[in-house]
Amino acid sequence: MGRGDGTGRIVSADDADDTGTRILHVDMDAFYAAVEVLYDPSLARKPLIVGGMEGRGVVSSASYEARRFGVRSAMSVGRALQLCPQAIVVVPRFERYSELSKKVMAIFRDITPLVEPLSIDEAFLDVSGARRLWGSPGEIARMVRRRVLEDTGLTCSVGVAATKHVAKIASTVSKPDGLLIVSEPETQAFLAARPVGALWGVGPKAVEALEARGIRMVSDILNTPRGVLDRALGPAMGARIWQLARGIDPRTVQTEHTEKSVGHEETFLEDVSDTAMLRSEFRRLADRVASRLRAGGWEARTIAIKVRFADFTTLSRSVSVPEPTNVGQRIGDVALELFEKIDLVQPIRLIGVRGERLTGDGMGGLALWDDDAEWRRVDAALDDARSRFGRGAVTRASTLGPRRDVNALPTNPRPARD
DNA sequence: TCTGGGGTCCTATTGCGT
DNA sequence: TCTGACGCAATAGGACCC
Repeated sequence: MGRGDGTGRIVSADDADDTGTRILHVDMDAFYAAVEVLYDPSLARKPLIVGGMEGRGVVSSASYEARRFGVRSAMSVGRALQLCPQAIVVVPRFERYSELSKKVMAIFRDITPLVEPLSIDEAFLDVSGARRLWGSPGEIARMVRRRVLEDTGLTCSVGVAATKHVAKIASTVSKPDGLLIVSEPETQAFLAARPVGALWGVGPKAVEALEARGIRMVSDILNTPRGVLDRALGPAMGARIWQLARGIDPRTVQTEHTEKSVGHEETFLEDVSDTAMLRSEFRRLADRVASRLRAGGWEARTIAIKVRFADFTTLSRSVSVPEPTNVGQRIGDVALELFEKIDLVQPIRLIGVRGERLTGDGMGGLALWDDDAEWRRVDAALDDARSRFGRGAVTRASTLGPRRDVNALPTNPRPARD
């Protein structure tokens, strides 16, 4: 959900060029707040905050009328009401949002089967195969906005671009109720003019690290050597933003998604020191995790707990169990064993339980055949064989067969000792 | 004014087996 | 026989997203 207040909004002209585009990013405007207005039209055009829990609640969504006062999602409701005392606060009703979300996603799938929901209120659409039926990406984007409004009464913002990343930024910039098309030729200039924090995955910490090196705009990234980015952000992030800043984003729209973990956590209205109560809450959370695992038809191999103390320091503990499980009693037992090992130096404000499907890459070290890692594994295995059977005993050419043979080699070979 | 709940991904550290 | 380097898996924590 967008966090801005709509100032500085940029939208495309009706005849905007959509050369080279194929990806739409559709993002509903102030989704939870807008759904609440559908259910109660008297809330329309008023500062509205959807936020949870007295005392410790945060803003999940705010109408643009509230955002004008500086209210933002993830802000505490108390702070939000200070900024905008006249705001109306309603508690989130997720069944409502989920129902509207299904409706909206159905509209998308009616237009193209290549839909990747990113969250309850946004999705990527690949419309490259839908042109003959519906027109150019720009025309399809206009149709999406029209149909969403007609069928649900909700407005959305759409970014159209050659890649997911640029489409995502474009929809953000066009909010609320906007459309922005960034043609392939315009992409570089569009990106260069944005602050680094506009890049997907660059949050406050990364912005800080980059600004400390004088890198404020995406255009600055273009003039920064890879090594500097790597040192500032780590090799994975460094490589990613180096690419994203250049408009390079080969990710395709993925219609399938498998969850890797399920968890539940809960913040207490007041900090808790009573261990009997904490233990029974762990049991309850473990049961909820287990029932969701069973509903999804899978089992957790790693059980993790989370404990947040009164001062917000947060610990996690996890363990992989020999037999994957989706039994509440078992998950609860493991969670409590982990909890026993934590020193309760302060009252606790939050606890959580999570079940993870797999650890590591989950493939037993099976990398892609053309992956460097696989070649290193093969070479190491050959060295190992040579060290045991003599240098002439094995040659690489004769041992390299189909993939299944490679995988039969030791996966944890002993390196050669020379 | 204190900071939700659902996730994913990345990195550093540590211990183990070879 | 001992040792160090290496790869790997498990673990802990943090950043980020909505």
